[in-house]
Amino acid sequence: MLRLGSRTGYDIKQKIEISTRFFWGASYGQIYPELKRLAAAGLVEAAQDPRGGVKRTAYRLTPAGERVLHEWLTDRGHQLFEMRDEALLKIFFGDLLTDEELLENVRARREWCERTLELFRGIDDMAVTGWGPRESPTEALHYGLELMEWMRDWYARKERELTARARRVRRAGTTARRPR
Amino acid sequence: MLRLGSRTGYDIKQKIEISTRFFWGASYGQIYPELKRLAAAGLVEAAQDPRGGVKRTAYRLTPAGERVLHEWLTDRGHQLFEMRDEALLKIFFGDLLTDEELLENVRARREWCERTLELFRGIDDMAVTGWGPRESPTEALHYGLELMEWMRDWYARKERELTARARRVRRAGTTARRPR
DNA sequence: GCCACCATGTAATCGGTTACATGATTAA
DNA sequence: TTAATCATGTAACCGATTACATGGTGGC
Repeated sequence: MLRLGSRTGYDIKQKIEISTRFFWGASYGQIYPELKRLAAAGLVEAAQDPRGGVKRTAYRLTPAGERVLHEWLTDRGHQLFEMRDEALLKIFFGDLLTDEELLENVRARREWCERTLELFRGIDDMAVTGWGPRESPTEALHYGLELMEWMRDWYARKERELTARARRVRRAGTTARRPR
Repeated sequence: MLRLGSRTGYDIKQKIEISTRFFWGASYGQIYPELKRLAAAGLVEAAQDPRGGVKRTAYRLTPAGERVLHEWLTDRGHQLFEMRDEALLKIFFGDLLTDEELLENVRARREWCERTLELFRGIDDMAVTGWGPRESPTEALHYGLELMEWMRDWYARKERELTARARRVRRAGTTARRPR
């Protein structure tokens, strides 16, 4: 983020929120100590840059920092990939619920996707400036947007399948299925 | 997992690996202590169930455990959702790479998706038994499978875009773009 | 005899969040 | 005046992984 124009810890945090947050977030409790560690390691340089009476610490990469960044960027060794999706977990233990309860979970999740999409579109609409000549970080948001659309569609399909099943069950004159 | 037929900590771990692992994993270092905590809280019951000379502890839900499980399953309050995708992060800092380096990253990621898909399909092909009358946990795997297909397609599209750009650049007689 | 698998566990560590505290600046 | 935003920081905590240790069973 420093390399793309961010200067302060606060600044970095804002940039994360409008770009990578969806697949790589960070909190102040992580950012500030990390900046200090990087400075101690000689990968970034701190400079006092007060704004009026506000003390402000501006960071930038050192040549060593640039080098390490580029090494990381081109390292194709093992790369971390993980997800935690609690709502999905609940849906996959759907056997333990009635059809009605399960459908309600699926619907709630689809609506969450819808709301998250609105949020992302809102971020996308405010013209994001200060990113430098190219636009890759905006693409990060688009990845999130498109992935969220995929998720919404997946849940919408499930919803249709479940309502179709409910209709079949009703037609057959049986009561709604109960968990085993 | 206990509710779906798993009995030992080891058993739970295997089940996770072939079902929810993609969006909710767990290690032994988490499972065994957690089973003890649940037992202390009265939510599960432990019974010694030795297999020959091997000591083995089989767990099952208590009525209180069933209750708490159902409460969790139907609770539509805040539900955790997070991702960490290192490779994607590198691609979104692609501005700092040459077109060749970036393309290589995208290609490597697409191939990783391809390999992961093969892995998932392998798991899917072995008939998974011991899941009880319904099949929701298998659907977990299918969600992972379909999501991974979406990711593969996304990277494949990026790959095409980048190669098309490289061709245009070559036709225009300029050299490959360098990072700013 | 050996390897793969079944089975259980823990200590050290780590990456990260939450909650809290402080205070200046700017726009309504 | 007040609220929002800019700005920095830390202590307590937590969920989780990694690495290690141990040992039995079953099939080749």
